Amino acid sequence: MSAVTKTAANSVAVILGHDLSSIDDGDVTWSDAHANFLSSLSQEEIQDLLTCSRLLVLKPRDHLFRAGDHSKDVYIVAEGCIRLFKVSPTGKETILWFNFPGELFGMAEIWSGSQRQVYAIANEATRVYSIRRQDFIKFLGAHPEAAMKAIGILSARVRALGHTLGGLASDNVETRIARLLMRFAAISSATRCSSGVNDAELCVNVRLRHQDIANLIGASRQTVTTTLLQLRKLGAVRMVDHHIHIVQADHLRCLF
Amino acid sequence: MSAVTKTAANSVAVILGHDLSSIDDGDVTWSDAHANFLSSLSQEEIQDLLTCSRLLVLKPRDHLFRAGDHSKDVYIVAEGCIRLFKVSPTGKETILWFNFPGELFGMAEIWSGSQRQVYAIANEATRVYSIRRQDFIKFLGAHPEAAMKAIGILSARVRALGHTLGGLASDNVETRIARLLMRFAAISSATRCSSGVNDAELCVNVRLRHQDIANLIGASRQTVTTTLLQLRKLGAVRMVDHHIHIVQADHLRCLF
DNA sequence: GCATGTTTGTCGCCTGGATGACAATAAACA
DNA sequence: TGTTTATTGTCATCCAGGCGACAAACATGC
Repeated sequence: MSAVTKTAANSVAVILGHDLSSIDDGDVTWSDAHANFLSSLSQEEIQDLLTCSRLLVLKPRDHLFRAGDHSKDVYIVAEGCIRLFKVSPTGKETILWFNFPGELFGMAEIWSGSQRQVYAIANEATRVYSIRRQDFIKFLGAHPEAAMKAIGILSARVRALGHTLGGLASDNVETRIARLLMRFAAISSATRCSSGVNDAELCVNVRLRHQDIANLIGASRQTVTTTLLQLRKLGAVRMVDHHIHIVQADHLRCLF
Repeated sequence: MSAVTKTAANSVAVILGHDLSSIDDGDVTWSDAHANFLSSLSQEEIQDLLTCSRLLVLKPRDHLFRAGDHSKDVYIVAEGCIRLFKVSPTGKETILWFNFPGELFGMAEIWSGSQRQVYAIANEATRVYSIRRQDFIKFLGAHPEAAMKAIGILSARVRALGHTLGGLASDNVETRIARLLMRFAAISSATRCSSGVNDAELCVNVRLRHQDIANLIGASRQTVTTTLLQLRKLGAVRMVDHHIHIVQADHLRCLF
């Protein structure tokens, strides 16, 4: 891993805990699927937690860990974005989710002490706080409130994964894309789109290549390209810079 | 809900905490995906937890809760089996998992205070301990060890769901069935098959209709029937009573 | 014992979407 | 500025698996 390491004790101020306003996608509130761990903690808790952390600086495409690794840390994104994905024996990549600033991840593996099941790589220039398993467990023990929040995070993830699973099993590609876009629009709604043209439209403020979307919804790149093009022709979405804007949220929603 | 309610304070003895021996399915230990919460607790913890629980008695197909409900309890299976599933707008059912004795479930929804996202119904005659949200949170606060275990359970579930998701996105039906059977063989390995014919073969000691398998792996019933038949012709599996025995685990594993 | 409901086994048809192959851009780099 | 490498757009081909429709085999209740 080509990450630079610094101590992070005093860089609490760096964290931009973006509170997520929730967007209802019909029957499910998605915001909590990416519940922001760090910003839900008190100042003291943050201080306590980050004091024993190291700050890792990652360039785009740097690996944080790979499936099979025995790394026993949990991570919190300080800045940037981490992609978590699986790779099938045939090399097909399935993205489980993206982690944005303030989000806690890597928790799932540290309990069983087993190997990591997924890959984590920086989707862009990214900085993450790395906290050793032991320190994290100690922290949770000392801060029951925080432990409850960790449970909440995991719960949200269970719900989100369940939802994705249901969608993958029953919906067609168009619907899955629609759901995905609404979901990302919800979680990136806090970071206002710089080219804030129309306030009525939702901004999917993440750089997603068609291949990423394909890996996220379990489809082929070509199908994503085609489907997205249809959606654009219909005027449901449009491209701004290199990200997607949802022009007619209703149109997407009615695909659900 | 047609469940009978009794107080459960003194029925601790009923619980058969079956310790699961782990079966390695190649690179993943599956047993922890159904980690047994109750049997991982100490006697005092069990006592504390169940004292504030109610025992619900369910007949096969009784609903414990439905998507949209506001029930705010967590549950622990005492006996029998609870099926957790989603239903798509088109009526397609996707089974997330089965809960066996000792397992804790229903945790995911109680934090956000939102509606239940899934359906929970008794797969057979089943008894579950029902614990109110407040009591459960209080319990976790008072027993940090137990809170850690709850985190472990959720972590395992996140891993399992991620695995399923990856499989659904990349594997064909045959492979998904193979994976599923190995997984169920692992979790039901504790309850020895009564008709314990051959010790070399693994027993999937759960009553699964083809429709169930289909809903579990996101396929159609017909395809499951056909695929299972192939597997039988090949001698990889066979039917005993009404459940499946894995004759050649290697054969299934090499489909992964 | 009969009737009704459930689960399994089998077909043929049909389509959503995977796959491979390229051309056309757009971005990165030297 | 020219060269290389990502990314997007398009098409023709092919097939795994969904779907409807039955028949046979079990169950279950009356």
